[in-house]
Parts: sequence; structure tokens; C-alpha cells
Amino acid sequence: MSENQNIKVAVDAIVFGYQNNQLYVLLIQQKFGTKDSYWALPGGLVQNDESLEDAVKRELKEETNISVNYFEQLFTFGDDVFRDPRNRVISVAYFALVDSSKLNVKADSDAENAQWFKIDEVPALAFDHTIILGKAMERLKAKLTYEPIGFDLLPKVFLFSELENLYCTILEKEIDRRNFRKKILSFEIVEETDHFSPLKSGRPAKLFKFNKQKYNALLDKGFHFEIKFA
Amino acid sequence: MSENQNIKVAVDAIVFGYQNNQLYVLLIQQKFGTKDSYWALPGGLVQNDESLEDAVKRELKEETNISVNYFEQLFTFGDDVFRDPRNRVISVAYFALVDSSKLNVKADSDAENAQWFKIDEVPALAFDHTIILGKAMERLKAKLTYEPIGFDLLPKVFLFSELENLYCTILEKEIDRRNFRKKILSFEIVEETDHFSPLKSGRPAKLFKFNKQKYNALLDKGFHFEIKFA
DNA sequence: CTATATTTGTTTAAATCTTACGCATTTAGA
DNA sequence: TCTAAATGCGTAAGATTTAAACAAATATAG
Repeated sequence: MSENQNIKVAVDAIVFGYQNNQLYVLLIQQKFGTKDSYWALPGGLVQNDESLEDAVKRELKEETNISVNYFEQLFTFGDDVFRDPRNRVISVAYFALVDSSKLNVKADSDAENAQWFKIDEVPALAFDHTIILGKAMERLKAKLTYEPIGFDLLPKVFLFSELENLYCTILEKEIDRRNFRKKILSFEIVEETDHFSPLKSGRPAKLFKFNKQKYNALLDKGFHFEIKFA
Repeated sequence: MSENQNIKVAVDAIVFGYQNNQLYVLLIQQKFGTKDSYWALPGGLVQNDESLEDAVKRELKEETNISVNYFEQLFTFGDDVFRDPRNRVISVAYFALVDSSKLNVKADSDAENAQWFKIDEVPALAFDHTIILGKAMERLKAKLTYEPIGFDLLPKVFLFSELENLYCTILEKEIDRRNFRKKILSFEIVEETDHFSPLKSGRPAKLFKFNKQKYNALLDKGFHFEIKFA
């Protein structure tokens, strides 16, 4: 058994946000790196006495000053032995969704610039981070269809049209507005609020909210969320 | 940054097999451990210059003498800092499916006993391997419904009734035999062979085979395999 | 040799779900 | 007051799923 194993363990965070029909991802750049240093996913080495999940939360907080409650493990990248040219490093990637309010807080820290990028304006990234981001996008798209995670990207109360646009934008598909509404409502996991939207034009729209308790209760009974598209 | 990180990286293999309406998993036991040493998943530390996938293939070969072409990454277990009491170890778990012919080869090596266990006769396992196996089972069940992986557990040619029983057994569900056949056939990814089964009783049955090329071609066109149950 | 049990394979009818729209409603603004 | 824009409701045709009936081919018991 290789007693002299010398492999470092890192974590990386893919944090997605959404605002104005745009998907965003949170990136950092070393403040004191070379001028043209690459942007990268937040992340860093795991400490000896720290769980992987605690590590990714800590690094994200340190590097961007953003806190996220729920992380999901995405994948562990370690097949390319030279993915980090300095040392053998394997990275456990986690992804998280935050609601739009977090997009406005100044994400920053002493050592790093942190910035939200529109997903189609992401520059070339450091290491294999472009690949990691690609895999995260795949997962996001897949999960959107079989778990009600779209709500995590929206404010607590939202319009049906916002939910609908979120699906169209992220999945890059057309949806029939009326069938989409009917489908979501049939699940009985979103409910009307008393409030109406501050309207721009057209008929004022009801604000809805996601009932997570109800969703969890239904899950126990064998309910399965699914949105399909042509 | 913790320059003195001291975390070991291991891989573990969950290898499933299937025979006679039974799902099996491959386990090992140290030959020179204490008498009552636990059974465990095959696995071990990753070498410095070796990809994670190569590592799991090597360990499996060394410990059980079984070779597997396709491994899928399952999950990385590293949140319990003391999952291995000797050292901080994180483990990247991989899972694989082998066809029934491999169940008969003597799986063994110098240093370990290797043995196939029926899935409901698995003993208490070392470390957190019971949890890992549980997660692998979940993944197997899920994938069975949305990818045609059942064929990987069967011989190259098989009976519809065998495929059907595999689904019933692993998912622990009842299926209508006739609707199941109709559904699978509608995908046009299995085809008849000229051969018939060596029969026991009843009407002789055609042997079928999975056409992987056709499946891949359909995938490109947007086809999506799915078997649902009540 | 015949009847029966057993397993395979085909077909159908009803129920359910999806898809593709039509159209009324409610507001802002010209 | 008319029009544009967006919301909200309903419905008919088509596709899919579900629940079976039934026919075919063989082994085996008597």
C-alpha cells in the first residue's frame, strides 16, 4: 500500500443564480495574481479535521463572502493527473442554487475579486474548471426536469411567467405557457398568495409560492415531480 | 492554505452481478486479518500517478482477479472525518455491472478472500461500506428506470422473462408481463435472434439481444429510455 | 393418446395524460 | 375608447398507459 501517497484534496463550488431571464455563475479571481490571471470557481484545499461539505462552505465564505445552506455533491475530478500543474490534486465539486437576492450583495473578500457572470459570458477558466462548469450545467438542466429546484433560484414569491421563463432560459426550449401552468398546478405544490405583482403592462398577475412541506409530504407518498418538453 | 494537509485518497468498487433472479455484490475479506474481520468493498489507496478510474480497476483486479471495463463514479465519501479510524481517508466510490458469466469465475487473490453475496445476505461491512452499498443500490434502481443498463447484467442473449424478472427483482415491484414486453419492444433497441431457449416447460421462447449501436444512434436523435411502474 | 398446466406471444378497449390551441379577462397607454 | 400586452381558463384531438382476454406451443401426468 502506498504509504507515501502525496495527493491533495480540494473542493470547488459551482454556485448558480438567476435574475432577469439570465442564469449566472459565481467566479473568483486572485487579486494579486498576474494581470491576466484566469477566473476560477471558488474553492480550495480541505482541512484535515473538516468535512468536505464544511470545506466548500468555508472556502465560499472566505472567497466570496456568500453563505449557502444547501450544497449537492456534483462529481470528483481526479482522472487527469495533471489537472493542477503544481501538484496532484483531486477536487470534489459541489453545486448550489441561490435566490436572486444574493446576486446583488457585493460578493468580495480581501484576497479575491468575486463576480457573478452570465452563463453565456463566462471567460476561459483556470485548470479544468470549464469542464466542471459544463458538468454542473448538465446536472442543473437534468435536475430541473425531475426535481422542483427552479424555486430555489427564484424569490420566495414569484410569478408564473417568471417560473416559466426560468425553464425556457435554462433548458433553452420553447414551452407552451398554458400547459406549463396546468402541469405545475396539477402537482399542488405551489399556492397562490394574496398579493399581486407590481405590474409593467397587461393583466396583473398573482404571486405564487412553493410549498416545500407539501412537496416533502407528497414525496413520502411516492409522488414524482417531472416536467417534460417536446 | 493548509500546506500540511494529510488526507489519503482511496477508491472503492461496488460490483453488481445477477443470476437466477438474484442480485449479487462482490465483497472481500482480508485473509490475514483477525478471525472475525469484516467483509468490505474491494478498494484501496490511489497511487500518485494514477487516475481514479485506473486505481479502482487495479484494486479490483488485485483483490478479486476480476476485470471490468466500465465503471461509473458513484459518490465521494468524506464527510465523516473518522470513517476510517486509522487516518483521515476520503473514498471515491465507483460502481459497475457485470454479466452473469463473471459470477462463476473464482474471484480470489493471494491476500484476500473474494466472494459474491446475494444482496439480501450481505453481512455487516467494514467502515462505512454499508452506507456506500446502500447508495449504490439507490443509483442502480434509479438508473434501471432511465437507462438500459439491465442488459449489462444479463448474458448477451436472454429471454424476455429474464429481463422482466430482473426488473421485478431489483426494483421490488410487480410488472405486467405483457405491457413490459410491449414497452421494451416499442423502443426498438432489442431484437430477436434465430435461437430459442433451452426450455423448461411451456412454450419455447425466443432469445433476444440488446442492440447497443441502435440505442446510441437513437440517443443522438433525442431518444430517452424510460420504464415506469405503478 | 389426451387432458392439463405452464409459459410465451398478440391484441384490444378503456382510462389517463399530453399537446395544441381558442378565447375571455384585466390592466396600461395611445 | 381602442389597442396591445400579459394573465388565466377551458376543450378537443391525439398519444400513451393500464388492465386484461385470448391464442399458441410445449411438457407432463394419467
